[in-house]
Amino acid sequence: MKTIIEQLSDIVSKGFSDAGYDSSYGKVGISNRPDLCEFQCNGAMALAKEYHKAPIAIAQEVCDKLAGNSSFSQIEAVPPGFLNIKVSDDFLVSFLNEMERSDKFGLECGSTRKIIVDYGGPNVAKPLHVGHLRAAIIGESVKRICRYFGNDVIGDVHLGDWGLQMGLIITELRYRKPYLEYFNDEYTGSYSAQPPFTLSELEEIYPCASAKSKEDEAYKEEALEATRQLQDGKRGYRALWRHIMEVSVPDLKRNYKDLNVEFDWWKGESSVDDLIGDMVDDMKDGGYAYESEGALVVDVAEDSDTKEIPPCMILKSDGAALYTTTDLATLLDRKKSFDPDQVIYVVDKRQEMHFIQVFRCAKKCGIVDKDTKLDFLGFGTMNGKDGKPFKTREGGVMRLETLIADIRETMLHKIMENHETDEEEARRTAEVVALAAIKYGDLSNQATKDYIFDTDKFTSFEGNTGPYILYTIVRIKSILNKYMESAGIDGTDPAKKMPHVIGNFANEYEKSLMLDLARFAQVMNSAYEEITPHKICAYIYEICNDFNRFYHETRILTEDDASRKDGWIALLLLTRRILETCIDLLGFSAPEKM
RNA sequence: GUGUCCGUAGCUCAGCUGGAUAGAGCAACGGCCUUCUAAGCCGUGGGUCGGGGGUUCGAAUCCCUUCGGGCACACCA
Repeated sequence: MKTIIEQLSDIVSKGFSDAGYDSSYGKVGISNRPDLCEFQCNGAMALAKEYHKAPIAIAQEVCDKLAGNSSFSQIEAVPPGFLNIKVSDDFLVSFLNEMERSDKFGLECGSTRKIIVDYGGPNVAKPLHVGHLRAAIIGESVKRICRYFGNDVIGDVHLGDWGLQMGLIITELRYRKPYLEYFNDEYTGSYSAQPPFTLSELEEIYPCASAKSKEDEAYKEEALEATRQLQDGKRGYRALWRHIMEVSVPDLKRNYKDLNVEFDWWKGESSVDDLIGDMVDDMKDGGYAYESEGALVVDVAEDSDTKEIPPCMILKSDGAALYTTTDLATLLDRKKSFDPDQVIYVVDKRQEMHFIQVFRCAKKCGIVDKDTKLDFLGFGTMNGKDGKPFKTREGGVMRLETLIADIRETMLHKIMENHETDEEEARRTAEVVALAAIKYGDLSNQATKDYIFDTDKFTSFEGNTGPYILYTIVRIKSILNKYMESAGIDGTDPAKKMPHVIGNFANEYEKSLMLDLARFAQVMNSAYEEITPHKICAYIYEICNDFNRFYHETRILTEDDASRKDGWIALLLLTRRILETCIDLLGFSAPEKM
């Protein structure tokens, strides 16, 4: 079905053409003066110059043509040339009832494009830290939004498992345990099935090696050489690499599961290793790649550039691959295995230059089709309350696990303080609410901007927070449960037995809520087209505010007029479904009680 | 240095494809619970939208300039 804005625009556009004007000026928008009207059209002012007429005169002519239209309860021309509109009961209520009956609330979502969302990007052998939080949260939401619109969507974690960090680990391990068969070039037997290290050892080895390489040039050289040899296929190193993966990947999966983040593909840089050789040859044969200062590069500068874009490096001067190489090969792999229409990269915005180079190079060399959309969704830094990158009290990098555990603990305390509940149940509730607190706190900000991660604010039940949203949903559920109890409706297939026809509104509070709900498709379209989950947050926050106002003014369960009461129950059901749909798109859920 | 993003209430943020009186939340203050979760609702105070110019009937929004800040500028990812 058409969105409410489209339907109103159609009507007003006809008013413009009936009055002898170009109908394209009849575009209606949400009012920015809710005290005056619900919708407005500013077309008359834009037309004034063209027709050499006062805008108010044009607005009045259109208004006269539209007067009496049953969709409006009010339409008036207001100086300097606004058309102010309020919709009628019948229009709004029938719109909502059609939404209620329609799949996905009438959202037109027949899109069937193939999309890959590349998010996550964790390095193996390294615990997830807060720097990985945004990619996971935003990417998961983007994936779900794309999928909601009917697209065939793949979420790919794209592990960092092939770069220098692997060489560093191997090098450090060789210093610590030189006797291992992996380091013996003469060794031809099979390698142990057991990894020669534990997860916590591994997590300690990497930062140690990384620190050493920054101080010790020779050490770094060794690590670079080890990286190259690994990529070259050295048996012992490949075996070690598999061990690193065995130990590390299950832990990453566990961490992402705690965030309710699920990847369809667990591919990584290493997955495309065997594509690199041919790809590089093709780039050379095609005349795209050439040698510069010992490295193999492809020019990607364009005339319209406002600054110099350096060439895209394909191979380092030592012949090793680097992240550009694996990113390009990954695009090749994706084309072969899935042939996506669009790839969305949810990555720290500091990597923008890298992706500009990769995208241009991929198009230039025919690694992807010309019409494949390559989108870079760069997100900002997560800062602490001091406005600087988020750190632990000690100034170190905070592990994601620690952050989640802290928030869960905070939520548990708050829940236990406010209600006497069984601790086990409270703990489960706290997990659900904590996730909402973290995700909503992140997603309610524009992804592209830096934001301040304020634990106190995000875990608060007041204001524009995840817990407030959940609280509102729980309130609705509570009323619906009580209604079912009193009406003797049991839990099996309640949807069929509950009233689902929304009646005319009784007051302005109710109408505000209805107008919010009616905007659903409008909001979804813009969140999808602009890739902006924060618009969904703003939307549900408004719904919650308006619902709570309505709730405060209305005694639902004690209403004597049965048809009115049923209408309200239907309205609550729709509100709940929309809110739950939205939070699912954001990547979290609501508990039954809190 | 070049490029790029940002600067909106004490704080955290919306609004930015030009429209009417720039919105929320937090913090501060004052009300509302015999009645569906008060983790709520209602109200009060708080702004030269960094500064300056321009385009326009109309600018927080578009253009230029200036100040302040973040980030990026080929062999780490």
